[in-house]
Amino acid sequence: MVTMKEIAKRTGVSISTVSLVMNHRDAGRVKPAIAAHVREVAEKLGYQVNPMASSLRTNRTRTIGFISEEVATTPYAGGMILGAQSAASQLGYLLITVSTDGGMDEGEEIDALKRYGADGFLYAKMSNRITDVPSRLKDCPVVLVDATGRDGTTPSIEPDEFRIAYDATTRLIEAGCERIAYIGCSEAMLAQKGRLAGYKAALEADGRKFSERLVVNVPNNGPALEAVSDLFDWERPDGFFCFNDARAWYVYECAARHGLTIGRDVSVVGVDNHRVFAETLSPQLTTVELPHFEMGYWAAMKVVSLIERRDLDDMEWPETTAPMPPLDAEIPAKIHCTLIEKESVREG
Amino acid sequence: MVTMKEIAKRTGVSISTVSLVMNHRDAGRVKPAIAAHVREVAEKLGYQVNPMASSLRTNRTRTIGFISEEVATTPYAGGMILGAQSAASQLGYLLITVSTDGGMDEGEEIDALKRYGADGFLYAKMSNRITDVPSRLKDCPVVLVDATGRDGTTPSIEPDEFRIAYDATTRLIEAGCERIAYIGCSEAMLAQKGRLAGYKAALEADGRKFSERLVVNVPNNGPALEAVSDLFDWERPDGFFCFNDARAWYVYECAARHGLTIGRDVSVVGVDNHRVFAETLSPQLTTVELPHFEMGYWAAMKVVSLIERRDLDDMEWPETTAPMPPLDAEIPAKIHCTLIEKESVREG
DNA sequence: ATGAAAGCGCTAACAT
DNA sequence: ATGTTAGCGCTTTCAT
Repeated sequence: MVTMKEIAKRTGVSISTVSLVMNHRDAGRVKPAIAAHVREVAEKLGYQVNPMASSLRTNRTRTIGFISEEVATTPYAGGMILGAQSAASQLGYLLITVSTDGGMDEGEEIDALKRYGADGFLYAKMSNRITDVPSRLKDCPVVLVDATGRDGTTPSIEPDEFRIAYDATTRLIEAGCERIAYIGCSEAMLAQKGRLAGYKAALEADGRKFSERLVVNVPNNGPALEAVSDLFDWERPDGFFCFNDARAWYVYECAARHGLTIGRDVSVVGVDNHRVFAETLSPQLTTVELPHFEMGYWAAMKVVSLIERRDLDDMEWPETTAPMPPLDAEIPAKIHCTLIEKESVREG
Repeated sequence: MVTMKEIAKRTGVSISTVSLVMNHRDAGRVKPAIAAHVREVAEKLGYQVNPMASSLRTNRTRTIGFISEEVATTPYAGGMILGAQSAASQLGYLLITVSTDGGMDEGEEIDALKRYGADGFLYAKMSNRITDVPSRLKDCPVVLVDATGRDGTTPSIEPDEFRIAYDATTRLIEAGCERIAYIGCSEAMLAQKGRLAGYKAALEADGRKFSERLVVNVPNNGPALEAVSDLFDWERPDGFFCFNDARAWYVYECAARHGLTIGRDVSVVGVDNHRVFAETLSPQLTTVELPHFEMGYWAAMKVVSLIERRDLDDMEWPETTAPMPPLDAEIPAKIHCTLIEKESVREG
């Protein structure tokens, strides 16, 4: 391992000078010629800082903890993690992900992260929910991802659920649908609340009246097919806004059973939570793709701004954000998803 | 932060003694009474080792790097990561996951991991493939997950693809299916090769003859629905073994269009890669669930055995492996998946 | 059985 | 503008 000592010896300067140069704190303090020489030798020798040694002194590790309890149980954590890791990597940080599902103890995992000296934390949910920040994280830099802090005290990033539904429903209206149904989620979530409201608002903005009978809220894992099938039989909707693509699947199955074709007889807009379905559900499905990558990315930038006490706007946002790798399949029509960035709120 | 110094002061012993005790190296070297006292005080003060400080001395970080290029693009990375993290956590290690998809540079990410001093690495694929170990990892402890090393030099864990297909096909035979189709994968993968062979072998073991016309290999993202639909029209199979559940979906869709009911008119066995589908596809789908959690778990144990030069069998395998969180939905019938553990092979 | 002391690689306050 | 020095918290040899 190449150390500063080594470089100091080779260049005939002191370790402090090398340290100054390697940390880009040499402007006006080290003669440019010397600095250049040091850099050159360091480069040649393939010098790499030893993060343990510097963090031992500075109490800073350039490490961010990413905590989520749903890494294994949902397929969309990957995008968030990748986004957060991209940003972290750009900024010279390392993202350390811990999932606390499947019997892992959240507190213990957070402790491990703290022991390893994480400078800040990302606390992620996989669907927008009112969320308490774990008490152990109380006095650390924390940013919530796809979640809303209960007391508005913690910065967060989350999809604009209302607009998702408003835009999706409007799209169905514009497509000429007469009877637009909402296949929602029976579990209590912020997302469900906002989306139902957006669905309603879009209908009303078009002068239609909202009907309970066109709304079916089904549980995440349950006998939903039947409920959707009943909706087909009794209400004969010609447009569907679906809470997620798992629910869009029910519409597909029922349509097939009723001899109806998606894109001709009925139109479907779904929120693409699972992504996987985009590979299989035929291209007629219009989706609102939740920008998990972007949420992760923003959150990581934000937490670094907190850690380094810099203004988010002053930070060097790389010009090219690594995009989510595109699917090979033809991508169905998409509706843009707006994000809500809560930078730092003082009170609820 | 509570340090050993602090504990030494409080207990009136030297730092070295505290170190000995805290590292459980006190047997026969420190008077039991003193050791107990030290432990007690440490406990009371909430002492936590400072991993930076110890790794600065020892060059060991108790950290494992998990590298995969498909964390964001596939939904099954989560299980592996959770498994690996569980084992790591049990053994007092921290798992650091880096995904190298979406524009991340694998080499750079590995360098970051090495800079942070990872003691060993897990290199994971999301579908069993012949894999080269990145050159930067050549002289580190590495274990492959759901992958096979090209030169048989690297330990690995992978599903027994042949048996998966053999067992699945046998199940369909036992269910009374007369014409069993295989909906495979047109991309070149070890998994595909093994599964096709297993399908064939099971048919032949039952005295049937294999027919090319009952095999449809479709690409991962492509116009597969048509090919499966043609199969329905021309061959009228009554049993389907599907490479993964995305492919099982095509069978569902075609069955619905043909007015056939799964579980009555046709039987389906799929390999549950995406898991998500288990929530939606009705319970008639029999699945072979790939034990991603277990693969991650074993791989982490193995890499620690390599790091610590201990025998895998001597290691303290915790009695209760944290299981994959069960789905709420009724779980469809399952076929057990056998894993192949390659401990350390000398030559190909 | 216990302690003193050196040093891992680096940073930062203080000298020069 | 550059060097000297004192640690950060821990492990480990070597004395005692």
